Amino acid sequence: MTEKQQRILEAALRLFAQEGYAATSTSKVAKAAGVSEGLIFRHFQSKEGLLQAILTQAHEMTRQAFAGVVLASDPKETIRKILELPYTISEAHYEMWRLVYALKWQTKQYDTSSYDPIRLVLQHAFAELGYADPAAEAELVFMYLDGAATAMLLHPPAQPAAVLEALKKKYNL
Amino acid sequence: MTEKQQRILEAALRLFAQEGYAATSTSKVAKAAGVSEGLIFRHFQSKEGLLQAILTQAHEMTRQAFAGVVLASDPKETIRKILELPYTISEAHYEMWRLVYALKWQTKQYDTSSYDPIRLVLQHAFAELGYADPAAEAELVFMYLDGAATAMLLHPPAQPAAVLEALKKKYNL
Amino acid sequence: MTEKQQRILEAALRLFAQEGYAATSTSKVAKAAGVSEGLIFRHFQSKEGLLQAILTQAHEMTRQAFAGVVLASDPKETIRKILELPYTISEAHYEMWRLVYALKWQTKQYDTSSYDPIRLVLQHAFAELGYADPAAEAELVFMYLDGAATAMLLHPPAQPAAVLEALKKKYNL
Amino acid sequence: MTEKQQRILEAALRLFAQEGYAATSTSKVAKAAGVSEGLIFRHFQSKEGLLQAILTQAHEMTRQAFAGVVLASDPKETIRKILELPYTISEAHYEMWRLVYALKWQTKQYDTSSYDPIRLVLQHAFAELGYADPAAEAELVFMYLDGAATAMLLHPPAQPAAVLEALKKKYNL
DNA sequence: TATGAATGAGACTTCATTCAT
DNA sequence: AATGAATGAAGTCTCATTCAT
Repeated sequence: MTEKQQRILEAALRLFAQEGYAATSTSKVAKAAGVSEGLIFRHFQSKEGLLQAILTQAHEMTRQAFAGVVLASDPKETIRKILELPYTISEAHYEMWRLVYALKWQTKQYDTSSYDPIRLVLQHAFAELGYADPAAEAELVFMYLDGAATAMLLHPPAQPAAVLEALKKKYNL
Repeated sequence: MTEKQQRILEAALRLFAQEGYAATSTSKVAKAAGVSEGLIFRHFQSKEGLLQAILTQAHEMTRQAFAGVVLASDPKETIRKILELPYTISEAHYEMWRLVYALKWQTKQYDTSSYDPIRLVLQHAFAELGYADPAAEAELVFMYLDGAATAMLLHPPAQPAAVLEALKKKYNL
Repeated sequence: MTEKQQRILEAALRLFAQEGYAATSTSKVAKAAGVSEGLIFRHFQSKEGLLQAILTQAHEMTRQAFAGVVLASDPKETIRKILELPYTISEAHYEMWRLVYALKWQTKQYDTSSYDPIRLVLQHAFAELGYADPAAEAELVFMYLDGAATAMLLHPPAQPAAVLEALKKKYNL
Repeated sequence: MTEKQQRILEAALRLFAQEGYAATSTSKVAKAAGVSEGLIFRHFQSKEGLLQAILTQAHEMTRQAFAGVVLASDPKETIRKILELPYTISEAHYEMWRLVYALKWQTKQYDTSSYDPIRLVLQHAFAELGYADPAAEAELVFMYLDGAATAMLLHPPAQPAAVLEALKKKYNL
């Protein structure tokens, strides 16, 4: 991966995340990256290929974000870690997450399978704690996670911790 | 509003919602609506104007969806009605909501003010019920609402009622 | 067929014939036709579509050029008319024929079926005249036709009639 | 001439002959030859230079093909040898001839002077045999040659010898 | 009101060529 | 000799928009 390849990826990520994939022209990406437009195609074949290269990085990022969760020792810690996930999005990853969240709404790109491991771990934790309907409870948490992440990404000054506290209380954490 | 104007709006809504605003060309809209491309511009001035016309309808739809909530007599009913909101999205409005949700991620279009009345009513209800931090509690519900609506819109077969039940229990509803 | 469509076809024919299909850019065609480049694609979908539109005209031209031959009453007249074919290419059709001949060498476009009727008529005529191997004789004439047409098209000042005379003598015409 | 130079020439010949000079990119040539694109330019300066290198080989090939003819002792043998020329194209030279024939139709490249010696020898032979118009007779043979070669090159399974026989009879060979 | 021809800017992509290594 | 990153111009094609009818 040459330095210019890296610059292209960074510029594309920023622009795709901020203005949308379709609304961002490859010429804008090239200008922002300080390279010739042709270079984008030499390295990534097509605009779509550029997006895929970014999404591959995103997948790796997701994997790492979830890695910490699975290591939790008891169900309560598992749930707590998962609830805190939206608060652990580092600034460096804001744009990546924004892009992933925005792309959900574009029919062709959507694939939720990366979230399956978390879903399973969560159901298991609720089951251990004796919840009546662990699957429903897990789904509920997922909805909160999605809403919380959305809020963090759209209003970057971020969410007050009070919300998280209120939620933890509901699960006696 | 002539019949052709209506047809344009419907086609545009469907395409904007399914493929994205930027990714939908006016020519595609014209073809889908069965009208000439010129007619779009006679009626709506520009592609942006066409979007605004749709968003005006969306605003009215939102207003109506929220109207029922404010009429609730006691705080518990208020909260219950609000929690149930995502389940009341009628099929006829799916695409409109999809479009609104997708546009959130496009910097220029985002305006949350239509949700302010609900936020206030919700905070008031939690205050009446003696919650320690009504604002945080309201924010929490908002996150759930956003996540639930997202789930309904992206996986149309819809959410099981069990999730809603699990949530209601948490608020003793 | 609007006037500009016609102008595009004429300009494209001239340029494709003189400089080659691949070597002619749609921008050159547009400039030569005095229209915007986009118009080419509105009317003909693609550069390839533009070529096909021209080839459809070429096919019609070929059909007409051959129409006169089939009406001949006796075998000798048939053969004479066919031998004279290269000399009947009107100036107005030079470019069309040049294009057709040039495209023969581009793998994808080649289709000889338009010549089949002539081949059959010719074989029949030679058979009637009692030639030992009418098929071979017809093939021979075809080679001459191809060579003669090539000469006419590549050295426009044209071929001396003496060549044709020498040939006619060989068939006692 | 290094091995890679050779590989470039071979790949270029094949592609230029099959797809056309203008339609073949230097990148395609490099890939087909299994070398880097830069190497083409180090060895041949430009795409045009690469073509010229091939045409130089073609010229040598033509010279050799014609060499045998001029050595013929009597006029009849001369004519016979010339008529047989299209049948002597070796498979190894098909692509070279195809390229030469295809380039005839690209205005800039065409130069017939290599055929002049044959033309003269042929006229001389017909004059010796007492033909009324030796020049016209030679031209006629040239047209046949061109048509026959074209047929051989475009329909590789090749021409039946019967055609050649029919022709030889016309010249009492 | 409605059409569809027409445009010019800009989209994505490919090209021949150069250059540092 | 050889590579492959890099470029700028040019390629085909699409876009939003205008206008005569």
